[in-house]
Formats: sequence, structure tokens, C-alpha cells
Amino acid sequence: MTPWLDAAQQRSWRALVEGAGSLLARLDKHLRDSHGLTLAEYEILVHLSESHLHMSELAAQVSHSRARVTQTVDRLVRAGLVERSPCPQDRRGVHAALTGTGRVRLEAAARDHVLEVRRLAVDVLDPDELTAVGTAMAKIRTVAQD
Amino acid sequence: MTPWLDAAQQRSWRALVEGAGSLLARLDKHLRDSHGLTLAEYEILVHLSESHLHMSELAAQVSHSRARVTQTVDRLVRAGLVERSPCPQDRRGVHAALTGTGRVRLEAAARDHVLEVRRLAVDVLDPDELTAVGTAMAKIRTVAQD
DNA sequence: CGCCACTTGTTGACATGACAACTACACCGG
DNA sequence: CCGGTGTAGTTGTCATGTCAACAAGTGGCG
Repeated sequence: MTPWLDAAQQRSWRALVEGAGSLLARLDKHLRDSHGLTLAEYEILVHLSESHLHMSELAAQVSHSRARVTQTVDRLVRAGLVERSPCPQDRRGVHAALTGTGRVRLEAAARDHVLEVRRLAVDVLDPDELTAVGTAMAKIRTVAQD
Repeated sequence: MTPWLDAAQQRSWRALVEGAGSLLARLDKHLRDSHGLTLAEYEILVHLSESHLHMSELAAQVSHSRARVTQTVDRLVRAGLVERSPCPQDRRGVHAALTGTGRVRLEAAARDHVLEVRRLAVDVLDPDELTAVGTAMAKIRTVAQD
């Protein structure tokens, strides 16, 4: 009574999982090698570049555990890319913000990262194929996220 | 001189990366919780269920480092799901094969895994959307793989 | 044969992630 | 104001992944 996948679904599915894995692994490796940043660190920096945030908001936005965000931010602080500051309104809270060098490093990394993104995904797909993947993965994200 | 992504590309791209991340995280967690298997372990078992393999071939098929495969197989051997045996033709080589219990455990896990796959991906997409994602991710895989 | 370059699989050191326990603080209802 | 409940962030422990170095074996070529 197991609702197996048919051959075509099987193929699509394996391509999806394996492609997703290879893609993320590649992006991580590229950022490590050329900028000394983890993909996780990079994503945190990106979110901090858009607005200063509390740790919890940050965790929610990147959908990582608070513990993980603590550690990642630790590293970024040690590297001088991020600053922590206590939050006056809620003394439990901690405010995280990019430093000047953090912004510089992020911009450098981002420029290079985009090239890799193009090479690995945007340029390999037709424009409408990309948007199709986008809407499909957005659906998956909402189901897989919570 | 930086070829940035336009707004639509940006959206598609973020959906792709975040969706891919959430998806893999979910699958891993589901397998851990309900079957005590890592996603990496599961994939190894799947490939071994199709044919007995040398460690290197295995590593190539799942696109993990040989070191990683060694460790993963170590765990599977300790759990009694896989057997190692020396290869007569090439005395450097090691042959890995599913045990009886390994096959049983895999089949149980697979049944459940497919349900999760449906829930997270197959059922949330229209059939043609799934195939579109499949072909697109296959392209990405070939570029990101090597 | 004997040497050298390459491959195979493993190992150990280290980085990163998951998870549960903990402290400090906030907030609600009495 | 006080006590209990919940939230924010951190910490420690353990599982897993990465990487470089290694021993053992292969294969070509003098």
C-alpha cells in the first residue's frame, strides 16, 4: 500500500535532491575558499546588511536554531565583521549589526558569490525555467520550513 | 561591472537556495527521528541496494569525499546494515554490500521516506511543475557536480 | 626487475552543526 | 508586589563533515 513514485517522478525527485545538495555544497566551498566565509555566515551577513536585528529575528529569518546563530555570530564577532550590543528595551535581547569592515567584506564576497550563482544556476537555465524553479521551490519552502 | 541579478531573478534565486536548504534539513531530520538514519547514510544504503560497490565508486555516486564515505560506512557496519569485504582483483579496494538486516531497515525507511518526499515536494507541485524542476535541477547538478 | 607516480582507503585534527540544560529577564494574573 | 510561566541568549556535549597526511597497493617504463 505504499504510494511509490513512478519512474518519471523518481527521476525528477533524485535530480532535485542531488542538485540541491551539490548546489549548496558548491556555494559553501566557493565562499570558504575565496572569502573565508561559511554559507551560513554569509547568509547572516546578508540579512544584517538589510537591517540590524535581534538574535532571534535573525534566527527566524535564516531558519536556523538560536544556538546555531549564537555560534555563527560568535565567529563573525571574533573576525570583526559584526558587533553585538545589548538591547535597552529588552535586557534579555542582543542587537547584532554589521561593522564597517563587515560591510566591506560582505560586498566583496557578494560580488564574487553572484558570479558563482550565475555560473551554477542562473546561466544554466532559460529565464522562464528559472522563474518556474523559483515558484516551485517557494512552495516547497513554505511546506518544509515550519 | 558587477552583473547583479534583477529583482525577479533575486526572488527566484533566494527561493531556490532557501527551499533547497529547508528541504534537505527536513528530510534529514525525518530520517533521523523515525529511523535513526542520516540522510547521507540513507543515500549510501540506496546506492548499495542497487549494486555492490567499491568505496570509491560509492563516493562518486553520492558525490561525497572518500573520507566521508569511509566514516559513514563505518557507522553502517557498526549498526550491522552493511558488510565490508576485501576485493580480490585489487587488494587496495574494499567491497561494500548490504546485509539482510540492512535491506530490511532500508525498505522500512524508504517506505516512510517516500511519504515525506510526497508531503514536502511531489504533492505540493503540479505534475508538470515537478518535471520542470527535475530537468532544471538536473542541469544544475551537472554544472555543480564535478 | 626496480623505480616512480598514481590510486585506494583510512586516520587524526579540527570546524561546524544539533540538542538539551541553563541563566537572566519579561510579563501576566493574583 | 509576587510567583509562575514563557522567552532570549548562551553554554556544553556529542555527532558529523572537512582536510591533509598517511600506508598499502597498482601499473607503466627505464
